[in-house]
Amino acid sequence: MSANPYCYKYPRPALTADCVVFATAEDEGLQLLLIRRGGEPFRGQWALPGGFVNMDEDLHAAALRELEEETGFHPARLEQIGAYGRPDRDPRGRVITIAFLALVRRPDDPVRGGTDAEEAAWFPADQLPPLAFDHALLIEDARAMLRQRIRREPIGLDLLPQAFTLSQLQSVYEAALGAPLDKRNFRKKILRFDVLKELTGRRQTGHQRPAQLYAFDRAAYKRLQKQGIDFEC
Amino acid sequence: MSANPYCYKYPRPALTADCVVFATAEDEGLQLLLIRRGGEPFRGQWALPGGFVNMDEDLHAAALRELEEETGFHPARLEQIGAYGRPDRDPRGRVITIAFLALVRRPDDPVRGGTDAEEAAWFPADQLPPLAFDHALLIEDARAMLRQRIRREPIGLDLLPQAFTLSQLQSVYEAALGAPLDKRNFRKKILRFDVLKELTGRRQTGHQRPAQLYAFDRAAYKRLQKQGIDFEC
DNA sequence: TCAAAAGTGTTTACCATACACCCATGT
DNA sequence: ACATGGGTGTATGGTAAACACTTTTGA
Repeated sequence: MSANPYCYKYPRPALTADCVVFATAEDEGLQLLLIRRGGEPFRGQWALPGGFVNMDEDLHAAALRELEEETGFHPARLEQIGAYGRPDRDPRGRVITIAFLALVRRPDDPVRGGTDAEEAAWFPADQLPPLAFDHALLIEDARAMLRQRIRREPIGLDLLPQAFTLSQLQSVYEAALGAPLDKRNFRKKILRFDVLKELTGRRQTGHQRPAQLYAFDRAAYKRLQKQGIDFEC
Repeated sequence: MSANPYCYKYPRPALTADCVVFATAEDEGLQLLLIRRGGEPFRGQWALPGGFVNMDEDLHAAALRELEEETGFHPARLEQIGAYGRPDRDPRGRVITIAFLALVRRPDDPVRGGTDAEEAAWFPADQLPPLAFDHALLIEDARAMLRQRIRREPIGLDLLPQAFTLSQLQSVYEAALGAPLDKRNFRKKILRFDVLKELTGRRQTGHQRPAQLYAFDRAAYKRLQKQGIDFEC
């Protein structure tokens, strides 16, 4: 920077990237990944995973790196929500954060903490603890974005394993939208797009009738998009 | 900042706010406001109006201020599009910009330049000159956002005077969506919401049959929203 | 009388919605 | 046998889309 003849002389804010990471759990609805802060300010409080962007690092890359460092997760999807920059949002001074929406499959084993994070844990998205900074606001916006996006793009699949049942998929939609859906109508709508292919294997979910497994057919989805048909579910 | 015990020591990027300002013109489709840069880098090239965010200034406020300084415009609407931060997007070094979508009524008199802007001018959104930085990308995203938003919220009205004809409103939608619409269907759909009220005066658009003028009924729209009915046009 | 835009209804096809019962399995 | 979730079809109402002519004015 200092070698560059055009280097700006203006005062500069600090820049962070934060991730709003959602997953779903069977019968427990939408889950949110939080970390307990290991440093000041807000030490010991719950907050979104995230941290400072390096000077030669893309915003997405920074969000991914921080998430990996603090929680070990690699999201299937990471989309920008927006920039949050109220002058008083950080007690240390001017800090702008770029928020990202991340969707992951929730693993069975508990999450571990990492750099700058004493602890990481999943919370039901409707029962969150008090949060550091303006993170409650970022989460609200992330949920709104998820609600909108899941109806127009097949991003719900990022929350499931490669092979899944229609009931699981329906649960994901119900968790994301926060409303129950009609089983028959849901199946009709989603199958009409022809982007799910039946897997010949079946599977036992325990002690009920085994359910048909499906996988997402990415090629078929691309074909739909090219035809300009918009997936709306 | 420096008085604050928690002040960050990380290297910091510079922070700017840029505005993608759209208007519509009769029979000319969607128009975009650009300025010709008065300083390096990209001196003399066309670019979005915008500039540095002050350290105690909200992002929206910064965008508004810069727009006012460079072009004299006060948009009816200013919404954040997102943050753009590729490390190589500015030859001077690391500069993050927050992009905003602004909608204005295009005045009859030509626009003036201002601080840091030799010149300001309207361009048809489909025939833009070469642009500085990654501004072509911001504009593409802004158009996508406009297309989506105009179908769910009555923001098209921000592009029109208080009293307008249904034909004018239809032109706005056609310009924003980039597609022709059926006149009868458009009128039916938009009038069904009961958010436009007829003004008793009429008006002569020149030398054809005079058209009915309408005004937006903000109270009626608020009522709709409370009922949870979503405006979709 | 002509040009130019304003204004107006009906038909059709599709899709969202609502709704209830039988099936396959494990215990 | 029964409990549990898996799986299926139909009827109805509403709305998006397609479509063409008459009206009013100024020139």
